[in-house]
Amino acid sequence: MSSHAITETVPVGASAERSTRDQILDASVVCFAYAGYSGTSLNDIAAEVGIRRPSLLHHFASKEVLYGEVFERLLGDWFARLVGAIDVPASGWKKVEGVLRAGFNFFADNPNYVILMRREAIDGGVHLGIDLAAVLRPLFDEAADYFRREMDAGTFRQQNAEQLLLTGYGALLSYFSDAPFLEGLLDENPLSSGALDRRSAHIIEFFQAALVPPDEPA
Amino acid sequence: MSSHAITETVPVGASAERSTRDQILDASVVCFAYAGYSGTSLNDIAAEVGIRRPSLLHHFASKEVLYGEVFERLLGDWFARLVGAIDVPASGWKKVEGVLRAGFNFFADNPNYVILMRREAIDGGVHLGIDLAAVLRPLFDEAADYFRREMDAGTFRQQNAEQLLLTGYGALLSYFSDAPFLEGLLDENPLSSGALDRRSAHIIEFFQAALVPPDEPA
DNA sequence: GCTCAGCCCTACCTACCGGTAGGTAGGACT
DNA sequence: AGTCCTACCTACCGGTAGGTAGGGCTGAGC
Repeated sequence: MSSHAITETVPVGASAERSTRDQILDASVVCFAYAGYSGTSLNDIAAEVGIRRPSLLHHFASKEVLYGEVFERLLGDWFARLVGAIDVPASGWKKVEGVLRAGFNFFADNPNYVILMRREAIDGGVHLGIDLAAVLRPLFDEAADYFRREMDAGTFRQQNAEQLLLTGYGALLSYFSDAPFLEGLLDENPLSSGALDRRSAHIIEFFQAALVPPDEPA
Repeated sequence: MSSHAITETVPVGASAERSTRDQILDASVVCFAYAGYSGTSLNDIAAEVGIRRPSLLHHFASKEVLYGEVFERLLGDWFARLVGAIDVPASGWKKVEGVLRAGFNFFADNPNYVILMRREAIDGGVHLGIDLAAVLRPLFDEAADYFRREMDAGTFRQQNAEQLLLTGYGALLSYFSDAPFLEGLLDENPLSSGALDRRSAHIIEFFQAALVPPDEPA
């Protein structure tokens, strides 16, 4: 209990401190995001929590199980946020803007999640039992259909809907996943509130310029 | 000398096969891209070449040195291609399109390079002696200046130049770095020639829509 | 022939990996 | 008191990591 390296602001509601299990999950997100699956040892995580590796394995059967649980928890949060933004009664550009903002804000709140997701996408999901693409597929198809409908209605410019989604995916996530690198290009912390505001404004402006026809004022 | 990318068909003129050193470098690109720095063992690379690990270490002093050399070689190739596209006598959208196409084609030819670069950007360059962002910085600033000049001249729509570059960076690279994942979304190999044509066309079309003002026909 | 450098090998080292075995402290419930 | 159970510990397992020592083979130059 001597070395509290990373103590986030603990919710001071019911219990004074989080359960060991939750502390492990929190530390795991940080470690896996920072060094990847194979670059993170269970000792690293245990040390962050302040326990020994066997004690960690008392809470999670194996490294793989722990990783899966970390990922599942974050994926669930993200899904909920996304679906919440999709289900608002809006249409046309306003809806796209809402979803873009929701995604952006979630990523800004959970930059480690973006890094985790990216690593997993690059690795093709080998560390995960689940098929990440298959999980996201329904949302992807739904979004593509939405774009196509708006394009056919003339609300959006005609473009390849799937490609459009991939472009948005890349533009949105790369900013967060590559933040350590981008800091060297921008001369400021990309996750500072000022930089985030600038990024958010650009994303919205850029996609509006690409999507909304010139004659249609948003 | 070393400017050859991965050539399967060995030139039968001077030497019957590539030097062991070059074979090691080639195998390293594949392995490091596939499994990352810490996920790749020197045994993996040596096995790919068909030698033992100590023999590999005869050619490269350490894993770190090997990795650095792999990266430096690819970075040099990419830089040359990029600068070549920048230095053509063109302006306005035509120049941007040329650079976009050059980047796209290089990435399509060297998908493993994109993955390597992505991994390094996520890791913040910890495995590299060099500062990746510092190396790319001059090109980044030059490009931003170019955009600003075109915007002021009215050739491009007014936007944040640096943010624009980041968006392009993300949209371009993510398609290649996350190809294993995207295959599950697209139901086809993202690196097949058909898929590449479709992606290339979209990238060009999309950025043109976002950059070129409605009244200016390219 | 001989030497000698270059290349590759086997054998070995230490450090660390994920995971297990077995034991202990202490709270709760009977 | 006796019995569970949770949570943690130390000690250890087999396996693998990166790296080193040193010997053998080969081919070019003499």
